[in-house]
Amino acid sequence: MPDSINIDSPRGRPRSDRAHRAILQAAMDEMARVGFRSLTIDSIATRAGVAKTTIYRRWPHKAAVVMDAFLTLVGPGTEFPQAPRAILRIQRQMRLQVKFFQSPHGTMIRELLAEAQHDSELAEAFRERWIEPRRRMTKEVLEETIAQGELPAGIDFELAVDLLYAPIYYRFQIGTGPLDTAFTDALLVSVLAALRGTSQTL
Amino acid sequence: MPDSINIDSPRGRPRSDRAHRAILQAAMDEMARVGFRSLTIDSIATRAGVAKTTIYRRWPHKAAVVMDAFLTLVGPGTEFPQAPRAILRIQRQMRLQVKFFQSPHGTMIRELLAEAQHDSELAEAFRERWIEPRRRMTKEVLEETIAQGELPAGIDFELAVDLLYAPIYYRFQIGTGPLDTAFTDALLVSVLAALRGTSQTL
Amino acid sequence: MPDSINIDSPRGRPRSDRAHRAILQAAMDEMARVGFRSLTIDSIATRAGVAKTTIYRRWPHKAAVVMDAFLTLVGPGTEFPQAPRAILRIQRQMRLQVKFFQSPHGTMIRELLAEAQHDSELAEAFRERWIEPRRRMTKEVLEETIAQGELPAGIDFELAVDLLYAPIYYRFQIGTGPLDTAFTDALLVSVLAALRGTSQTL
Amino acid sequence: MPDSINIDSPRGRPRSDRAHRAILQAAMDEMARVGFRSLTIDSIATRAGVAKTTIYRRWPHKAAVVMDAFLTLVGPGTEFPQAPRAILRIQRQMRLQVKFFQSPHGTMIRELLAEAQHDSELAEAFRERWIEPRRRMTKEVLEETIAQGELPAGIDFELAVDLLYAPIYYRFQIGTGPLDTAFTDALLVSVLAALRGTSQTL
DNA sequence: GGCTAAGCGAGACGGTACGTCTAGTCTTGGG
DNA sequence: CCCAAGACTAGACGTACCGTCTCGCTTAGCC
Repeated sequence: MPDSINIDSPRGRPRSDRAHRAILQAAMDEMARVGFRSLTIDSIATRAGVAKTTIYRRWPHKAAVVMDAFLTLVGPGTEFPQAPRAILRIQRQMRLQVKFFQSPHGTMIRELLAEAQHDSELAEAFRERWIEPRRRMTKEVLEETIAQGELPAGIDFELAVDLLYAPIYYRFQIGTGPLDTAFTDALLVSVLAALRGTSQTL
Repeated sequence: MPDSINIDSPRGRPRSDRAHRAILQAAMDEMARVGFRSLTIDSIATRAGVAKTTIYRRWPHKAAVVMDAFLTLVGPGTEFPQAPRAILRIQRQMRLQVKFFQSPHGTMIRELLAEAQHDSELAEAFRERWIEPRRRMTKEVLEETIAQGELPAGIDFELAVDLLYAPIYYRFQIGTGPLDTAFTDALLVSVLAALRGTSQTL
Repeated sequence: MPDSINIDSPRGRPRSDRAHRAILQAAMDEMARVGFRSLTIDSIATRAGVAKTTIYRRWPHKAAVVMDAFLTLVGPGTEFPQAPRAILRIQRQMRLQVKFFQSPHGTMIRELLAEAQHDSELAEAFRERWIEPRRRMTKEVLEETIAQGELPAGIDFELAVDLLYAPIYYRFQIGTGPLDTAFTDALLVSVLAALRGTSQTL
Repeated sequence: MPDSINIDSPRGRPRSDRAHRAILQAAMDEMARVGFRSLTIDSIATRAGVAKTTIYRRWPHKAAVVMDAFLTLVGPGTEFPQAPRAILRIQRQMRLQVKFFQSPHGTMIRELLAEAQHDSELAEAFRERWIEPRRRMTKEVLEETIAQGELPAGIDFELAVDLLYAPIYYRFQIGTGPLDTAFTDALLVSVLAALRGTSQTL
């Protein structure tokens, strides 16, 4: 007689891993094919060879499935490039980011970020699984930069990352100006100047 | 039979200005009451005491009405505050911006910006009627700042405005950190440092 | 300026008669094709070339549409046959009834009567539009029979009609014995005997 | 190796009698609580503390369970009442029948009979286990009546029983008139007259 | 005592129809 | 040509149940 019900072996038929993966893949495929707005749960279900109920058993609504699909299948795939100097790693990463935004995945990011504006759970997922990992990597490279003597110690990392990436998201979403290498390079130069500037009052 | 149709007096019953205004006001009210997502064209029509046809005769779809309502009724209302030094005007404007984002109007901005991600006409309207006027004002104050000798001539205005406002929109939308006076003040100090920094290569 | 809103000319687009008829016909066709149980509102809508909402605007649910379709399209069509003597008219009508029950329409009657057991509105519709008209005709012929001197005056018409038709419905639904001409003829003879019998106590 | 599999001791774990009874009881309870239409197999399973599989191992579908539950738990319980004269036994039984139809069990009968219209196996079960036992009893009492000299020998038993009970089912299901003691008494008198009437032609 | 077979509770699965909702269009009668 | 009203087509939504399947476990008879 066990002290308690074994938490590791839940009762009933276990959820199908095959179905789970098929759903995520189908969601991504449909996203690529017709875009977030025109995508339906039915089409995901059909493509995945799965019943709608199986989807609704795992995710509360369409946006959640698609967000999860994107974050699971695309999320892990952006490595920080290697380079001799840490600063160059940042430069290359910013360029990569721009390239990514202009690929089909960029459209998905745009739509998912938009969707997250209406749904705090989605927003949290996006932040925790997409934004934060990239911010952490950036901070590590910034520390590397400090270690290489190219930036002073004691900088505000959060602000630094905001300054580096916020303008990219801003142009990406609002389109006030071109989003290209010239822009990110100029941006990087400015931010380095900002970070090297001695603390001041207004 | 006239040579040409008189372009100044089109035939038929003229469009009702009363209806037009009622629709925009009703759109804003519904937006405030239930948010963009849960708002229906029917509810706007009912509240405005107007037929749906009358709405669709003027705007192509729901998002356009609401965007127009917001931009017409709220858009013009953000003046650049006055202050003895131009830099302080920027500081105060940044603080105001944050306050605005945290008001109910902030939620609308968030939702409309999200909506604009799917619709380029909406995006353009938002950019031209919300973003650009504010950017222009900012550039004017930056010129004032240069005139007052607090910034060097020859700065990249576009980049400068991006650096000042992009991080605010970024935190507003993604929520990676607090969006408060401390943040905007630190941001301003950094951006000034960036703009004063001598041009460099990496 | 009218005293009141004209009740005869309701505002808005009038309901389409064409759609109405198409729906009823489609309901009957589907009923014949797949039976009541397997019939779906979607299939009716598709066959009628109509949106589902148009159906639900007029009837609360599937059973109501189908009942209405049957009663409208089939209901009026059972005349009492002519014959030299009134009794023979009854005999022929009973035979016709049996024939009708064994036709495809019989299946529909069976299913609709079954459905009416769960829904009092359906039950009322069936009673008022199917059962009662036939009962009234039967009573008229019974009066004719009395006039012809083949039945005594003063019989209980309700009971008479029950005795004539209840056993037919009973065998039709429960199947305790054959439902044929021999049965209805024997039934008629018995009922006539019952009606001619002098009033008794037990 | 046995010549044949021992039919008396099947292999494997025997079916649980406890589960069987719990299912039937739960089916009846749910039937009483929410009616046939709103009843679900899941609710029966939950109430019986049994898995759905255990139900489907024994009955092919929902209707079969419920029908079996009713026929097992309620079926046997209608005895023919005793009385000094056989005719009075019939009279009392008819009155009892009416009372039963007006009890909660009446609703069940109505729903099961309706259900049986779509399913011949159900219909057969209903006929064999509910209708026929009562018809047999009635025929026995009719024979008793003949033995007591109150009815002539040679009557058509099938027709007699139809005449006695069909009108009750008819009013019960269709509701063309009141279903009360006055009705059943008048009905009985008429049927006796019919059975005593000399054989005639039209 | 181990083996085989079937039953058991639990709950996920594929499937299907439901009735609702909203978008955007169309059709009335009446300015 | 505009307007209010409201019906129209279209199609996704999320829910509800069905009857089946898949787990791990139990309970029996048989070798």
